[in-house]
Amino acid sequence: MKKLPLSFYQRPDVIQIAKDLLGKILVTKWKGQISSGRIIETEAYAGATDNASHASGGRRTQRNEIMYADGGVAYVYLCYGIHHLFNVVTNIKENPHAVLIRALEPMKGIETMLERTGKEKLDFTLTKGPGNVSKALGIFTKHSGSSLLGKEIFIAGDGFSYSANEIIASPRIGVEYAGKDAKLPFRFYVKGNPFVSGRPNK
DNA sequence: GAGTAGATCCTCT
DNA sequence: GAGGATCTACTCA
Repeated sequence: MKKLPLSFYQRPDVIQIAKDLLGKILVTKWKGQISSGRIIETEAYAGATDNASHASGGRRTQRNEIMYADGGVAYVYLCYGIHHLFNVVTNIKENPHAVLIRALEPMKGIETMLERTGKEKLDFTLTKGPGNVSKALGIFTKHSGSSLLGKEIFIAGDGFSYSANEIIASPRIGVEYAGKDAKLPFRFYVKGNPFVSGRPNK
């Protein structure tokens, strides 16, 4: 298993990166507790030209400042006061592209994830949906800006990848307010995987 | 099984 | 002061 290099994140095509992230492994390691999962669902946010993005129209605030940094760091923020959403910042400085990690297939540290989420046994809701992903992995807003090549949090590949016909593109979720951009097929997921979020899972 | 409403708090205007 | 890159439970058919 090898960490993805900075060159993976700093490519200009956020759509391609979102697709390439499917099948990769997201790992967190705090206080000696390792938990990891294979990424099976992502969404691309294409910076200033994307109405659904926090950086739409070149908006720049304290919260989304991280999106303008060089690719290869985490952007974490709280939504609806409840859910922590974990994003991967891509592209280079001043280009606020990001990929939202929406769902994982649990691999290591499942017991730790169950403990964090207050569940007793493994079920499909453990890492289904962006709010649950960060909860299961123990990711909070204070981790925003962390390097994805660091010791505590990183993304790695183990040689596994999905073939093109296993990957489905669809409109994003929860962005109806973004007008026509809400219909862009910027969400990518693995066909038939029970951990894919949203309903229905076609 | 499908659709809808409520929770809940940080961030920006 | 208002709204949001969501989730869950509850209702109704």
